[in-house]
Amino acid sequence: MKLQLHIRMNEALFLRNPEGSELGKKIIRHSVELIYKNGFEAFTFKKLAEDIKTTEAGIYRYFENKHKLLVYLTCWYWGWLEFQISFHTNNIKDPTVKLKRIIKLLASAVADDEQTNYLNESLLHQIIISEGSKAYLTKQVGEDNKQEFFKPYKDLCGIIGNIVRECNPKYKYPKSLASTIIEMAHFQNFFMNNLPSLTDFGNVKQESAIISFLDHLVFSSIKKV
Amino acid sequence: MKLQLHIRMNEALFLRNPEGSELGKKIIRHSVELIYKNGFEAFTFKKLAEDIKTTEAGIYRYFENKHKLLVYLTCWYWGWLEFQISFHTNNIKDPTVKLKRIIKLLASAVADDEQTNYLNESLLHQIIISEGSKAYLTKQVGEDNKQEFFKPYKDLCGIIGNIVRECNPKYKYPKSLASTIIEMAHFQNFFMNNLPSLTDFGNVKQESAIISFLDHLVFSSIKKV
DNA sequence: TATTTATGATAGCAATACTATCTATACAGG
DNA sequence: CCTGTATAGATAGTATTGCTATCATAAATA
Repeated sequence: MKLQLHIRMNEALFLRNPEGSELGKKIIRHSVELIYKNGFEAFTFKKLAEDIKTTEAGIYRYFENKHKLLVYLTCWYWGWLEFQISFHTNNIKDPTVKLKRIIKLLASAVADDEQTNYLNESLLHQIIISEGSKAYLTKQVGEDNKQEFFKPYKDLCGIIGNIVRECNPKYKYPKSLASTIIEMAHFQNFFMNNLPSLTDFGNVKQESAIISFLDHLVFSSIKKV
Repeated sequence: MKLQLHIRMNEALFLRNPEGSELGKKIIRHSVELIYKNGFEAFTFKKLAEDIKTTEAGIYRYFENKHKLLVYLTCWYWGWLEFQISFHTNNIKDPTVKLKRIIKLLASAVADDEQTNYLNESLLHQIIISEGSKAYLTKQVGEDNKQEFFKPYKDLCGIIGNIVRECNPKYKYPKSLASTIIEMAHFQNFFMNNLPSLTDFGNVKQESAIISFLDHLVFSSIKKV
């Protein structure tokens, strides 16, 4: 059975829906590959066009600029992750177990789902680690926020915050703890691989170490006294 | 008495030392103002040149490109902060009190030190919050790291990590906790002001709330059982 | 006084970030 | 079958960015 996951995207992110055509899907797939390979700064619509043998103007019919494309990718990622989380924590009653599972999902490398060839989830995960913050660390964050570009991220943060609250209703910072978990799952990974002396995982370089750190951080915080 | 603080900078960051001339100092001062005002993406050497009534080529004699200038500013900031920390925690014996003081320094808005007119520390602090991560979230992070561009950040992280270890020698993640404190002091501030629903401080919008959150996070983690 | 050094002025060039227009093709509806 | 409409390819053009190079001038220094 081939179960197709579809993530509903904010229409303000694109000019033409990339999911609706072959060219559109190619744009997404290859932009993930190019950004992964060369980084977001070096990524241009010209290079992308050459890569998929279309023209620059062709790309501009889908996305206004590369910032919107990056935001599109991050939104897709958060939506996808929310689904992964709801799938993998389904039927788990204990919020503590749930939270542990979520930390693991957040901090683990992602295997490319061969079934979805819309994009390579594993590369996208790497992009989110290295480039994800650039989606909101801009001067236009306010306007982008008004257009709900960060809704998927906020939704995920809200879900995690609620589970934190279930674990301990008296804990005062569920949302900040949630955003800390999400950001640190990625930043500690980036540091581990690029600036290892900022972490305690430089020698092992294993995600399991990050998971242990986050587990300890989170459960010490929300432990009832 | 006018005590002049001098921060020793990595020479590979510039072509000509900006501290050594009036033009150089103007470059630093005005780049902080412009980046603060328009954001790093919109910041160009051309605009900076117009702002200080020199030529583009004039700026390029000091800095190879705007990335190096951003790294320069972040280095200066971390060096400056290390001094602030050593100054304000001097003579404190209890590592717990020390750590509390450090969290406060990290998460507090900075008053511009009128004495140093090299640059506006208060604006620089805001820049570090919004743009600081872009100094290392690049494809060249490895080469930059080889040239020790992130040494001041690592040093600060090391200092904080050591104090964490003093608080509890058995705690397993002092360095990751240190980088988490530093990053979250800034990210929670950015979120509070720009994406408030990612935090629990949206209503109050006060740094004191971030400090309480970080205090709780850190001291729950390193508490001896 | 000669000479190095810093700056200013100007030019130029390749790449980036778009916008516009025109054509070919497919396919969908009448 | 014809005819609109939507999609994409082809080409051109423009302003800005991100540099590099050259020449002249003024100030500092040897």
